[in-house]
Amino acid sequence: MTKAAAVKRRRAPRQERARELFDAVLDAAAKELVKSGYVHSSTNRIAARAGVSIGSLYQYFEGKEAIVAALIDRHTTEMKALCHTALMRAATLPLDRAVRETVAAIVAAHAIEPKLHKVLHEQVPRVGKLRKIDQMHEETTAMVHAQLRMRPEQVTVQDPELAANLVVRMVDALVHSSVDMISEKWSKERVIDEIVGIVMRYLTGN
Amino acid sequence: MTKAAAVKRRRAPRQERARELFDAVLDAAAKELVKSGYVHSSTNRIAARAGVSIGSLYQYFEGKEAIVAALIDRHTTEMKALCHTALMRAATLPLDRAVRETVAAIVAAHAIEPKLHKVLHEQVPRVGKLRKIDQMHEETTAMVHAQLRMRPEQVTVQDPELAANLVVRMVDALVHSSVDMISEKWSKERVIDEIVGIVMRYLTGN
DNA sequence: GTCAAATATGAGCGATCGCTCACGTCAAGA
DNA sequence: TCTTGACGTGAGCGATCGCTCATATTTGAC
Repeated sequence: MTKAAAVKRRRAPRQERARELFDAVLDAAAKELVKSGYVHSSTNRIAARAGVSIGSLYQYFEGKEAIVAALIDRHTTEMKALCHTALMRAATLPLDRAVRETVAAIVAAHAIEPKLHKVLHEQVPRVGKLRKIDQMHEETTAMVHAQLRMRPEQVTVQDPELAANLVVRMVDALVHSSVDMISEKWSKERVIDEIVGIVMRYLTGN
Repeated sequence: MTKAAAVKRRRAPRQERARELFDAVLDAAAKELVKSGYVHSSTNRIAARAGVSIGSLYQYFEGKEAIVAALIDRHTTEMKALCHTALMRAATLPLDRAVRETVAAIVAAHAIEPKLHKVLHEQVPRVGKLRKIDQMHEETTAMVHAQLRMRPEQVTVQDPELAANLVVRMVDALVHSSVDMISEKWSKERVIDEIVGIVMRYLTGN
């Protein structure tokens, strides 16, 4: 079933129709992944759903993993843009408002395509996109780190770099959790309030 | 490849040799999962690695998903025991020490079989073990909630139930992150210190 | 020792997989 | 208009999958 290694060079889309086909495959893969998960998706079905031949699919992708990797690239780029825009804007705000707006923006970003986000998130290790995600994490951490150092009178943590790491990972996790928690017992605003509270109390010390 | 639904009743191991076979399959599946991941594992290879016939495997398991589900059950039970023991012990300690000992215990528990833990963690949604994990999360949250209510003079959060939820999810996420962070730039003790600091500042307010 | 139930085996079936390749179609420069 | 290369097609190959079933072996109650 599985080839030892995908070696053959794939074509890069040059004409418009080729780019459309490329995107159609990605869109179909996204739907297929959300519907059936990674394991039960297949290149044959993805091609069928995209309305293209299986041969065409293989002209642009090396296989299922490559498709998912490309999908993660696209999705990650979009999420990164949203989060970093929020972070940039936050730089000019008072600390408490900065944290709140950023958290709210991240929550909003995760509410766009939550199911796709979840499936892709699970597949990151398998398709060799750990570096890409780690890199984005590092960029985000660096931005947070810079902002922390820019507000020494309020941010009293001992090690801003460690704090930046922990805050980024913590907010990421809590936002993912919030998808479950919201609409269950607590409102979106209430949960965001609390996350902001956690971060603020940590950053501004006792 | 995939049957519509696994219907046939499976045998439950009654004799000792059957229980040994059952465990051998689980152990082999754990190794196979760590080595190849879920997708590239197969029942045939798991049976071969376990040194049992494929037919025997199918007498006790409905298929790959059922094996992984059983493995998650076993692993979850072990982790739960470790964490809950730590939580019980913590009840008699001062708050700061209680938090520290608990976090340290959870970090230690995650250091036992980190790769297996990671793979299983990723497969929880697919094999229908969400309820089991959620249930464990709820139990843990309930225990934390109880302990928070038991220390009203120190724990100043508005909503102890919401706080318990967030703390449990947050600590879980940070411990998982700590696997990457430790041995990179910060020591285990340093990271634990910081996690404890986050939790303490949140719980005891400004 | 006898025998029924429990346990163990593995060849192999049918399904599906990933993927190729020989071949047709389209677009654009000459 | 002709030519060339990019683009698109889908039947089908070889591999592997999940899983069954006819058969053999072991166990334990009697």
